[in-house]
Amino acid sequence: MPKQTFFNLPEEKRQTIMRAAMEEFASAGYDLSSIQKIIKASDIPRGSFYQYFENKADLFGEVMVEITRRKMVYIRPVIDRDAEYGLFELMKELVKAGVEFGMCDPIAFQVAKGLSSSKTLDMVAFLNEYKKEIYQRNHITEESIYLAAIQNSLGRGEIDSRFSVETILAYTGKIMESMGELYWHHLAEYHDVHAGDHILDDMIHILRYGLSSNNLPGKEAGNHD
Amino acid sequence: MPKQTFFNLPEEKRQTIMRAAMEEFASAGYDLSSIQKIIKASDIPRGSFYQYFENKADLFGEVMVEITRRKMVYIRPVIDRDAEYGLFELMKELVKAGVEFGMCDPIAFQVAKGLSSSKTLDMVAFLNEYKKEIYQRNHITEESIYLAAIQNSLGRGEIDSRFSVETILAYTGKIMESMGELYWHHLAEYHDVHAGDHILDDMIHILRYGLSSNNLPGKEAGNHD
DNA sequence: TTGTCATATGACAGTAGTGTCATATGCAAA
DNA sequence: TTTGCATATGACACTACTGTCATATGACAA
Repeated sequence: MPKQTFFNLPEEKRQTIMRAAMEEFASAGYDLSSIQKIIKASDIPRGSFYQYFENKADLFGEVMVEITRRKMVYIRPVIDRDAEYGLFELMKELVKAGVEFGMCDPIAFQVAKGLSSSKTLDMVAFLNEYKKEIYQRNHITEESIYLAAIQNSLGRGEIDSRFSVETILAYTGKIMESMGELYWHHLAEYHDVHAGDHILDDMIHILRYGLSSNNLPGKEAGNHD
Repeated sequence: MPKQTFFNLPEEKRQTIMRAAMEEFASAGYDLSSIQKIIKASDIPRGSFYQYFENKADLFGEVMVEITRRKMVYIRPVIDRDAEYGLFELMKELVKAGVEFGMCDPIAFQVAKGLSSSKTLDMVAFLNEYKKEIYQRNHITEESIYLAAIQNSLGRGEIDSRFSVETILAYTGKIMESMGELYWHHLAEYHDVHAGDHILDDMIHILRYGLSSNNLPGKEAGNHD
């Protein structure tokens, strides 16, 4: 956590520092970023930096808190309606929300994206600690987002009962990642906002039919409501 | 490419340097690794290092060549039989081969794993160049590995014709990655060589039925050979 | 023996960064 | 006006690194 001094700063100065920090983290990644660059870009003296922050990790933590705050603007509405969604719709909406975030706030998005790189021990430890805190602060857990939807879909018979909740939970995150990356890759390649839509549709299609293999029309009679 | 001097070195000395380099890259990752550490660990004077290599990237390139050589020992037999496999068997076998490699040669594996992190521009550029070269050297391309199997499976009607080869190709890599990571994660967690097997089975199951949705018994008659 | 060439060596200059500290500033209270 | 406190400042000492270069070594060829 930054020191109180930082929070006492006038809004504008705080913003300047945060912006400079985000740009540095976005372009260089955590490992290669330097405090030196950040203080030059935000034009604060070296001594002041240490008046505000313990060190680079401390600043980075605050940046991540800000980024999460921003991302939540896009994600929150989807999560709040998770009971209404089946798993597949939920996943689709979450990926879409993520992409929306990435397009509206590319610098913040870039920093978050860089996180999945950088597998230093320090960084892994930080991420674990950070995730716990973030989810707590937002009154959710990574699991809780999907849990309701999975049980929902299982209950409705959309998902074959051969799969355990645990198993599905394990895939969900990884597949979300893949979908996001593919979508993003398509976007970058074709410069078309909806270029990646069919990716989502196809992946969700595969998932839906793959997970429901038992319940397809014809395999079991009278299962279509 | 390292300088000729390096290749003129006695086998043993070359090995020592490569081992030290791999260990450094494995533990620190490319960005945070240092030449200094490597020359201390392999006990060669600083000047000699630059007699052998242009710089860190040069050494890293050679390390990657070595790692690929080692990994190929596990992958090659599978690739050579790709015409026999359907896409799903091929993927399964490739993931298994990858895991086998990771268990037999953890340091090399760790370096390769770290690669998918480190998204510096330099690193991305290097990877593209490197991949091209490696695949050339081994007379394959990333696509060619899966292409035959995909066409195979499409031809046999195992995959719904609604999906283009292009689309399937795009997923394949990402899904392979996810499977590998999940398998590996399970292995680490349960210390059981076959703990991840059901992950593979489940994911392949989902993929198989998801991709073949049109062709399931009952949807179209007389399609089972 | 002497010359030549490849290679070995480590001191060195230079760069980029970190965290600290003595001192300065400015405001508000006594 | 004086004192005290929070904050500001940048010089400084330190560390970790990189790439180069003048010089040393050793083997082989003339």
